[in-house]
Amino acid sequence: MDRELLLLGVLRQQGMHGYQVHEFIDQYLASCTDLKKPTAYFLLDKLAKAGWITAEQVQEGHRPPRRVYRLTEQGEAAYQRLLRENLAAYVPAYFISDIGVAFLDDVPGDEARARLAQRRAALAAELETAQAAPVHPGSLQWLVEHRARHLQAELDWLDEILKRLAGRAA
Amino acid sequence: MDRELLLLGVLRQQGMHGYQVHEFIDQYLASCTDLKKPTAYFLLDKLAKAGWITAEQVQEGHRPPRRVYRLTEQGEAAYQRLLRENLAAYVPAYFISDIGVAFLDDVPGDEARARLAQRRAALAAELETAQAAPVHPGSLQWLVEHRARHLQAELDWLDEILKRLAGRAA
DNA sequence: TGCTGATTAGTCAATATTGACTAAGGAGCC
DNA sequence: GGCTCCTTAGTCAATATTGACTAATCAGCA
Repeated sequence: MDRELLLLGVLRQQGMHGYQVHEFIDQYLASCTDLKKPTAYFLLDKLAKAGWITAEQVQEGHRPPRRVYRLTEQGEAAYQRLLRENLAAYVPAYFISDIGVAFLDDVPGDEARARLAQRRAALAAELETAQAAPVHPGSLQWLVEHRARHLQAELDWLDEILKRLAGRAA
Repeated sequence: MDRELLLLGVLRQQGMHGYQVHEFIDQYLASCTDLKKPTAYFLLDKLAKAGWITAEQVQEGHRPPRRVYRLTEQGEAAYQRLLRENLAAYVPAYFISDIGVAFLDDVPGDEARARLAQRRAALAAELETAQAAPVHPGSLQWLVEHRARHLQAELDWLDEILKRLAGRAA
């Protein structure tokens, strides 16, 4: 239900059409989710069917009509409930993209170090862009900090592994 | 391709049937992914269709036959390639389940603190079980450490937020 | 032996996700 | 105007994921 909470929270601040919702999340909440455009539309449809948001058709020129979504009263209630549930519960995140480390022994030490060094560089670059990115005012910025902390933890871990690999090769 | 790499890496060490693969990952790689049983079977089918693994039908009693999967030569080549790609690339992880923090302002300070305290407790419990869990020898244990670091980062961040909320309410 | 509940093994229909597409509008330029 | 390229806006078929199910075997025990 986290995606649903996200969309409700965004639409609650301001009515938006699908593309706008996607853009907003892509800009300010990229650390939380990589919500693809078709998924955004899919979820908006779902929320509309659940009666949590309504769509107002807006015709402009020869385009297909845009639907501007807004929370309904039930949507507001659902938002309040989901938000509270979310704050109270811890749900683990997964790190499948680090799986290669489980199989490090299958790569010669030199090559392993070289490849991990590449990874480290990409990660460090990500950390820098994350810290340079534009920040939306309010508690949204706490999420940016959140991301930075995780990236830093990942960086420290990588360094530790590189150190161990160096020790092992000697 | 990370899931595929994971399955190849597991099957490479030892031929297994679907249920066994799922069990193994569930036990030793729970920090990397929550691979559901049907997804495991789906991926095994896909790998078999790609010619990366072969299925040996094994009949036992009146059960439906179990298929024991093993890497083919192409599977071994794919494994080597995917592993190297994986080590060199950094792919960001997302934290959608922390989205509630973006909307903290919508909950009265007292309640927010109470709910987040619940979350903190769950997280701390998770960290403890993670550190007490059985460890598979070899570089797999580095992933356990990885998880611990991220959990710790999350814990520190939560504490920081709780502190700020306390300051704000005063 | 017969019963009950847990474990092993796998499937399937419903739901969710995504890459690749269409198509209008606008900006820059000749 | 006519051309090209970029941005905005949305759709759709193919692919992936999951909750809920079936069904055999096994373990304990009266």
